[in-house]
Amino acid sequence: MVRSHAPTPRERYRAQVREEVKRHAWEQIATAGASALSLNAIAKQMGLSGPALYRYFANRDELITALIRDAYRSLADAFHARAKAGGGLAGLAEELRRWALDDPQRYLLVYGTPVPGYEAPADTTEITAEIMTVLLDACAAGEPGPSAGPLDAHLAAHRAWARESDAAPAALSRALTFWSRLHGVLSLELAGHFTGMGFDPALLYAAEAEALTGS
Amino acid sequence: MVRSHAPTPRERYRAQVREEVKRHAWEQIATAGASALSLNAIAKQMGLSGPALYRYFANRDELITALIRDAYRSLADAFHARAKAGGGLAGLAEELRRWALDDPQRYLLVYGTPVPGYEAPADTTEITAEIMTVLLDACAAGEPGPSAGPLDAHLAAHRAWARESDAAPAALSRALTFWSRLHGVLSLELAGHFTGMGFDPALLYAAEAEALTGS
DNA sequence: TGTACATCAGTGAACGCGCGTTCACTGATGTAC
DNA sequence: TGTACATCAGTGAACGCGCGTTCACTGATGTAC
Repeated sequence: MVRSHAPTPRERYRAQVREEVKRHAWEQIATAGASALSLNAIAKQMGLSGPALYRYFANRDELITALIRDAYRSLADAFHARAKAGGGLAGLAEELRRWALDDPQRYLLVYGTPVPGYEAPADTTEITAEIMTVLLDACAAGEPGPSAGPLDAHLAAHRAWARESDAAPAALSRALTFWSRLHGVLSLELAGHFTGMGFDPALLYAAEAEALTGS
Repeated sequence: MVRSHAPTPRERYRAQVREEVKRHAWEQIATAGASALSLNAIAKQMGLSGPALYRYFANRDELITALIRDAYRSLADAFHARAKAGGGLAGLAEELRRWALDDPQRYLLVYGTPVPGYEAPADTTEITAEIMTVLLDACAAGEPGPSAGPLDAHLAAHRAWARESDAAPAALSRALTFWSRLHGVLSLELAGHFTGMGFDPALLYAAEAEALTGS
C-alpha cells in the first residue's frame, strides 16, 4: 500500500500489461483449468510473441503465484467489506458463495485440488490468516456457547492458526466447521458433482448456512 | 460378473497387463497429479515402448475412465461391505475416511477438481447411484425425523437422484448433508489446506460425523 | 505328434504439436546535459 | 530546445523436451488339421 514515489509512465505501463496478462490467464483457466495455463498461449492471445511475457513474469510459477495471491486478496477484501457492513456469520456465508460463483475457477484454484508441482509461497499464508481472522471475529461475536467435545478440547491446545485471536475454543471449532461445511457444498457444486441430480445446490448451501448461524 | 466362457491364457495375460498399466498409472497420479498422466511415461516405467499400450487402452481417456470406474467401484464395494457388517451411518463415515486416506489421489481423482477436458462416461453414473443407495438406506434406517425447512420441501419434489428409493425427505437431506460435510473436511485435508494449522483433522472429521449420526 | 496357418503382442520410426525458456538483436521511449 | 545516451519493450530464431497417436513391421504364441 505504501508507495515510495509516484509511478513513472513506464511503471504504469508495466502494471497495465501485467494486469492484462493476468486477465487472459484467468480466461484460459476458466476454459481449460489451471494445469493447462500456458505462457505462450497467453502471449498469442495478446498479439505478442512468447518471450515478451518474460519481461513481466520471471516464469510460469510466478504468474500462478500472482493469480493465487490476487484471488486470496479478493476474498479477504470481500470478507472485510461484508464484516464492516454487518451481517455477521450469515453475511460471510452469503459473501463466500457469491464470491465462489462469481468466478468458479478462481475458487477452485485456491481451494480445489492443488496445482501439481506448484508450491505456494509463504507470502499467501498472510492473506489466508487475514481471512481466518475475519471469520473468527464473526464466530466469537455470537454467544460463547458451551465448550464441549474432544474437538474443542483439542483446539484449545492447538490454536496456533488463530494467531493472536482470543476466541473461545467453541468459536474456533465453529470457524473450522463453517469453513469445511460451506466448502463441502461449494466444491461439490463447482466440480459438477451435483449436475444431473436435479436438485438446487443453493438450498443445500442455505440449509448449511442456517444450521451454522442459527438464524 | 457373468463370464460367457473361461478366460483363455491370452485373455488372462491381457487382463494382467491392463492391471499393471493401471497400477503404474496410480503411482504416477500419486506423484504428479491426474492431469500429468502420460501413456509414454507409463510404458517406459514398464519397460515397454509407448505404442505398446495401445494394445490395451484405445487412448489416454479410456485409461482415465478405467481408473475412475475402478475408484468408484472400490468405494461402492467398501460401502456395501460396511453396510452389511452393520454400523449404520457412523460406520459409513468411518469407512469413507479410511477409503480416502488409503489413497488420497484416488479420492481427489473422483471427488476433486475434475480433470480438464475429460468427460465422464455415463457408465460411472450407475456406480455413483449405487453408492448413494447404500448411503440413503443408512440415512432412512434411523428415526424418520420431522421434515422441515425449505430444503426438505425442495427435495421431496426433486428426488430423481434417489432413484427408486422411498426414503423420506429428511433422509434425503441427511444423505446430502452427510456427503457434503464429510467431503468438506476430507477435501480440505487431502488438498493440504490444514497443513501448518497445527490441529488434527481427524478430530474435526469425527466431530462432523458425530453431529450427523447423533451417536 | 507334427506341420501350416492365423492371431496378436510389441517394436522403431515417424508425424505434428505445444511447451518453457535463452539469447542476441532492433527500435522505441525516456533522461541528462 | 536540441542532442547524446541509457533504458527497456518486444522480436525471431533456436534449444530440448515430452506428449498422443499412426503405421508398417517382426517374432512369438496359440489353433486346426
